[in-house]
Amino acid sequence: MPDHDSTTLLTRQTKRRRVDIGVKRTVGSVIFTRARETLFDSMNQSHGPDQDGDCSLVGHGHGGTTSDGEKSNVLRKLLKRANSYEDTIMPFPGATIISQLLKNNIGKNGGSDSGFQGSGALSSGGSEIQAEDACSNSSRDQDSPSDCLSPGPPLPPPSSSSSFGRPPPPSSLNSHAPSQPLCLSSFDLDRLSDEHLRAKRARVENIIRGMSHSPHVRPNGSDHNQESNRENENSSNNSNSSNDHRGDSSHNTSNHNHIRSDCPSSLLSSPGSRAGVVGIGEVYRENKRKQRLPQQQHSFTQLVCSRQEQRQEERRQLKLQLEDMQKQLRQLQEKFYQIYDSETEEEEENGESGEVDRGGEREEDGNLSEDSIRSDGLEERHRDRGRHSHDELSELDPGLFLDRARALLREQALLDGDIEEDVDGRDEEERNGERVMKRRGGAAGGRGGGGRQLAETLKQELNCAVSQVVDTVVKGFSSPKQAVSHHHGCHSNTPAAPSSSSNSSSSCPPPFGPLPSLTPDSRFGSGALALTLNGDGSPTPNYHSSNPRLHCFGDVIVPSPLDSFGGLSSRLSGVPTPNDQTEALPLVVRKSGGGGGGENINPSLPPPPPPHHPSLHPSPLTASLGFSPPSFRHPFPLPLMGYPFQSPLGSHGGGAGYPPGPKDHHRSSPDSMDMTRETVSLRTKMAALGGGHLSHHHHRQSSPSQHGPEGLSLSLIKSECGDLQDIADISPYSGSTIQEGLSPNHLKKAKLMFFYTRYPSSNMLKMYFSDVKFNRCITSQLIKWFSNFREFYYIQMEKFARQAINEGVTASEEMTVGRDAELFRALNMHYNKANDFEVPDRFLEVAQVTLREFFNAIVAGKDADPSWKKAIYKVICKLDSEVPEVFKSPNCLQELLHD
DNA sequence: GTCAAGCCTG
DNA sequence: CAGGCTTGAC
Repeated sequence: MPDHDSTTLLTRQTKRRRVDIGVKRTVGSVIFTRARETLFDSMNQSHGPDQDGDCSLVGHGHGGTTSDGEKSNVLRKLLKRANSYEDTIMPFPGATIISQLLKNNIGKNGGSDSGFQGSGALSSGGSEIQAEDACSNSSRDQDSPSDCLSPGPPLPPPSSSSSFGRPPPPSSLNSHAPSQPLCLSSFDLDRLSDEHLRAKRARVENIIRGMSHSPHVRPNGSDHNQESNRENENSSNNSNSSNDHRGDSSHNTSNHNHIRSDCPSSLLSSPGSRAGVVGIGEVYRENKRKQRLPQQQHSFTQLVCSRQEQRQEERRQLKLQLEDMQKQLRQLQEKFYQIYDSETEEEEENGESGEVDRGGEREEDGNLSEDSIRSDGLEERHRDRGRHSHDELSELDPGLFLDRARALLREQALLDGDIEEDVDGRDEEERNGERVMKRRGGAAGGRGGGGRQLAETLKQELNCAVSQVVDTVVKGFSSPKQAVSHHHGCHSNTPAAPSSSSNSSSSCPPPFGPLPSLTPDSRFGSGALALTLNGDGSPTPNYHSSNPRLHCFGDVIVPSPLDSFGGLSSRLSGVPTPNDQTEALPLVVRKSGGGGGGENINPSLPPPPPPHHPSLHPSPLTASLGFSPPSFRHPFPLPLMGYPFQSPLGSHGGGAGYPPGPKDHHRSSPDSMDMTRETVSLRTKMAALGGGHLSHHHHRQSSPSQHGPEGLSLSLIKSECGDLQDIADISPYSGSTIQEGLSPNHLKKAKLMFFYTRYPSSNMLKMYFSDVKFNRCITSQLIKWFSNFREFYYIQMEKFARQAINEGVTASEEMTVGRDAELFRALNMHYNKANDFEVPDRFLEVAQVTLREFFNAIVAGKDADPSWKKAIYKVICKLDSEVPEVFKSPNCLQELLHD
């Protein structure tokens, strides 16, 4: 860990510096990568020592805004009960789940858990990050920066100067918790150190502000991570470096140690502890400290470095703390279940058996929760309530458990009637009905509980039925292996197939003997998860809410339902044309009139040939085009597949009526090399954006191994940066003929098109690359291609013009460009390497004009002007001619090259 | 602020 | 050929 820490620290500092100078792109991506990693780590509940801060941060970062808000409310209630931390939390509405949970647990259990000695470190980590977020970034939109600007003020009750996680010494802190020495002390220590740290943080922040007034010190939110960590260290360092108080701190720390050694065995022992008892002396010390600390500002880097070891220590404690907390939670959960089971035993059995299946499927959502647990079937009802899977810790809160248990019981009573009606209302699946009847006769072997059992059974059946319907619909769109995306939780809960559901129902009632045997984690973790999952497969508002961040970050491109629907609906309401203009038309130099160069200003050139076709109607070929094999096509992005209503498009099944051209077959070998580069760049971007979740991106398009290099496209990545609209734009009805990426053949085609047009408009590109799903990135890439073509073209022109001048040519008229000209050969080599395309004469003419323009300009000495070429560009851009209709065909290469 | 062109670089 | 960057138009 030490190494990792130091390195990350260094990198963080480096990044910070870079951020400060405004180089934010790389920084952003890198930081994001890290943040994302931590996100998944935290989701997986791995308590690596170095993740504590990150976990908190991540939680705050994404879920923090919305979901945490809700939870905070709930938590606040709990806290009120505990009558302890309310004031602490209030200033930071987005308090991290972990820290709150810790506090809650401690408060609820009376701080009986001795394993929480380290909680001070943990919670301080969380709240510190909160404080950091709230304070450090003035440019960020935080509620009340004032809270943080002033070094000490908003800090709730004065706190002791406990320095969490610091090595031993003797103690003086446990004075406030005599009866519950250890646990309460730890609790208080937690809180106190939290506040203390916050005070320090505020001071540090204040100083930072004073030092650098740069408002954009932290250009992007991802920076929180480093920032908070860094400052965390700084604050810690400050406290440490204050020698005057070392005595106090050491006392406190020793107390910590003492607690740790004694407590662990007392899990769940004493329930009634209250927080907030702070000795006056400690208050005094704290205040004293506050006054002095601001003077200790040193170089941050020094502080950071010197603080490494203590951080490690803290982390160790954090880890221990977390483990203990887990233990405690398990016990609480078991307790809860004992209570709950006694009341709802029968339902429990039924519900759980149903959940087992779901749990199994849920396990596919690796990133949602490592625990696939069963949860009471009734919890499905809670899924609409904005619960979030990766915040499952909050679900583990004992208070919540109890509350929810009551709620469940209440709802249970209602369920009996409701479900009956629901089932009756649905005649969609007769098999289900049969099964239900069976179940009624068999499993629900009658008595008062039988009603509930029946209700559960019915509910499960209903779920199965709906799931089946959804699946059948979805399967129509999804390629077999892509049908299920592991990333978004949508699919998870719906049984993949009737068979599975029937299995589940058949095995429903019995499987799980009551709970105690199960680890609470498994029971409740899934409960939390289940809340995010949609039992009946229908979209719910909180469908993706479990990870709001997914909306913007590349690793998981999960458009929110609204996004998806918006895009989809707009598409559906629009004209189903692959050429749909989904974006603003780029400014393009040429062909403003859509005509082909009638306004040729160069007298030496004949007007370009008239267009062979009206440029603006969709090509009839668009429906049957494409460069890539059918399997490559995907009607719409996977995230959309979870939604049943997308079925209208039915069965493209793999692109029937979409015969891959001969070119497609042999393309994979020769041209695949060309794509290597693109692939590489794509991967680079992906790595930067999404860390280790490359595969999911590929899923969206297709797996490269399966479909060849064409499946990869830079544009894909680019679009992932937040162009959800583009994702949504992938039209379901497009007949599976549109691909998202540009292939080597597209490049080849573009080169050939350059013989006709040097300045194609984006409209034109869309027309002629109708087999490509155009989005901003694709358009940019195509434009860039032509830009590069032009670049080469003009370079050659200038080169040959100068060469001619050097050779003594005096008049531009002496220069001609024929097919045997060196200039032409160079150009042809570049744009038509295989020379399998007959370059139009018009191009020769244009090349000749260009060459002469350059020649004249150079001779006239215009090249002294840095922008002397622009005049030439202006001339040349008017010489574009219409691109033959054949180029509109996706298979034009075959037609052109094999003629 | 966005977009595209153009230039430079790798 | 693509990425970064600047510039200019809108």
